[in-house]
Amino acid sequence: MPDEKRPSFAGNITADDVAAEAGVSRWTVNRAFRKEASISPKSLEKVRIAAERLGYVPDLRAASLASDRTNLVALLIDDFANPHKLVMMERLTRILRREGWDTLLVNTLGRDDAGHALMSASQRRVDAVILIGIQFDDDVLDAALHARRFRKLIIFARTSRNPNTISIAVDDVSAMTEIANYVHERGYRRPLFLAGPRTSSAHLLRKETFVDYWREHFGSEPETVPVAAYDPALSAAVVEETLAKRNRDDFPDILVCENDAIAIGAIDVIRHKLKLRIPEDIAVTGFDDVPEAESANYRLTTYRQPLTDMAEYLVEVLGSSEDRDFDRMFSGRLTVRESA
Amino acid sequence: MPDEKRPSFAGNITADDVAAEAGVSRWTVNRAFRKEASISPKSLEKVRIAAERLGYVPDLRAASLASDRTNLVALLIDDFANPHKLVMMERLTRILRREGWDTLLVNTLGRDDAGHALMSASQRRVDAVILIGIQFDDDVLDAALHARRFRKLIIFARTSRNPNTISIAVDDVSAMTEIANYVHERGYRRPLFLAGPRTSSAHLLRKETFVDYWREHFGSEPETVPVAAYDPALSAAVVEETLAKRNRDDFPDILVCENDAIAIGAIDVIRHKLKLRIPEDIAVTGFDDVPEAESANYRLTTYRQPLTDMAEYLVEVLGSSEDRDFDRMFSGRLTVRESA
DNA sequence: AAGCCTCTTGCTCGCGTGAGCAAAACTTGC
DNA sequence: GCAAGTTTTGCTCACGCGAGCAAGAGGCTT
Repeated sequence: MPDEKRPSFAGNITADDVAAEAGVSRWTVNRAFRKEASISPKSLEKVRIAAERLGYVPDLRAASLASDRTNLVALLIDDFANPHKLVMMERLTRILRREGWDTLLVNTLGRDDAGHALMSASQRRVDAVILIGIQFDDDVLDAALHARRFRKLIIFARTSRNPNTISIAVDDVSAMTEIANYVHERGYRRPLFLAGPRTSSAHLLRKETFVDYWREHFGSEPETVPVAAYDPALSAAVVEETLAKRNRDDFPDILVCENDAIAIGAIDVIRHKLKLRIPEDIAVTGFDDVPEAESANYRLTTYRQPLTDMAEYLVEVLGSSEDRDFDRMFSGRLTVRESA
Repeated sequence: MPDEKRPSFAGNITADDVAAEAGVSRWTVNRAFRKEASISPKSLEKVRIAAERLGYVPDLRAASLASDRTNLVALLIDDFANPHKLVMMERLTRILRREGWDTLLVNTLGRDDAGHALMSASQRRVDAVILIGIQFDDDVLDAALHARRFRKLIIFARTSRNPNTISIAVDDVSAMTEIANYVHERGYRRPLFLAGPRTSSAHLLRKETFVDYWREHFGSEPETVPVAAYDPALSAAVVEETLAKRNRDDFPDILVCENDAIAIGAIDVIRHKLKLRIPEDIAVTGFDDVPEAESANYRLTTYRQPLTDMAEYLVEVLGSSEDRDFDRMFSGRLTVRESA
């Protein structure tokens, strides 16, 4: 069988094929797909038509090998029980894609898997890693940074003290101060703070801020109870257990929750297990303003993070080649509804 | 400044550097990172140590260029208001990663963006595309398939009639039949079916099945009302509007919902706007068994898809090089709670 | 019409790896 | 200790593209 002309069968059409079809060189073809490249309108059109006919699209693997930029970021996530994660993922992927970035989604299975997750990202030579998970210890981050494996390591929606890390987050201190003031103003006097899991690297300052502020300004020491994960079901169990062992008149008058995931679980239990009313018997506040918070069911007083602004800033950081301190805090908005 | 020994500075350590360090050839180094490769324990150890010291990890872009396998799949999603999406993403990414697949997450912004989303995947030369979104028309799929751009195009959690597509889903007909029988058995006689958005390619047969079955077996024609998206907030608005314009004695006695996202919105409105009890005044059923369905708040009677089995089958399909019909239907389990 | 400038095109070389083969090293049996 | 077999190692070539330079094609001025 004489091999006439190399069949170039589908799935493997290369710039050379298009070049032959269009009557130009391979480099002209590739230039047609790079927007910074200079190319005459005439050859651009020829290439366009030929590429269309053959179904050619440039191979980004090869492009990134040659140019040393992947236009890929890794998004490392765990904590999938938290509905806010869905919102963050939607916002981030939308804005990243609009700016030409693709997203590698890595499910960080557990605390001791974080290293492997970073390794996955590293093998794909991503341009940046974005952490929106919670299970990252300082030693894992340091290991990753030490190996200089990533140009940028961004901690999203969570502040980090690590100097080699870029943190894009809401200002927890001012946010929580605002919440504390609101809670006191509305007449609540026996708050119980429901805190999420402690992480060593990317700490939330919500509990500390609330407790310290309340003690200093309102004279009493608020109770705090930890929940092992940002999971409504878990939060529900913790609240039920905590309140089951005390008298009605020893109940808190408000549950201040580290985020909405915890608040939602708390509301469910208060209403359906304890048969109490919200906010008359026990009030609840959250943090994040997830979509559920607005529903007729929860009507949750919460704090809205400016996710879009944060994501826009993130792509700005990604695009920048400067070497400055990119850390930035945003301020959000207390959103008052009927739960407190 | 005499450049002694090429500093090989971080972020760019290649197999050659490791080879020099370990005193073996470059190919031995690469073999050390491929499990099918044959290599002596002694050199494996030498390479391991050298790689560790230099912080080397293989470059998957180059590997995939040379081997024509990326070990990458694209996950195309839209419909982020549906909480079930979070569950599916968690399950899929977990199982995919366990089997050595990385995931490219593509947010399919809207109906007319599907083509661009597929293009993104194509440029990364993913080994397969998994659709768990809803906005894919037949013509987009045909275009993608015609260009032979993907080895495998998998429609997950949704049946497709397209013969070039692999559909891994629950059997909607038997599931919905079971629900219809359950509903009738429990004495409900005036069901209203809340349907999601219609898509041309990957149809759900839930509405058709329910309506036809009910008509044939129970003699009356159920009402149906469409909701434009799987979004609790939207569903709530539709239910409110639908019921606002009729008398109390003209209400349905049960809302059969195409999925939990719709059911949740319905429950919220029934309870908090209409001030009616569930299930005494109006009952509700869903589909998917999202985590919220189990909460004390919703206690939703719903249908659980065997997501883990489906995901396990998916990776099996991905790994297979046969060219057979991979379509497969799973059966789930009716999960009875207090909402109906 | 010649000279100069600008825009476009083609080309060499390199990015980091894998397939597949040939050479080398090691085993085994007698 | 040697032949034959087996495992391991090194090598050539290819994967598809981009950086950066040199040559070519036009356009403008005088």
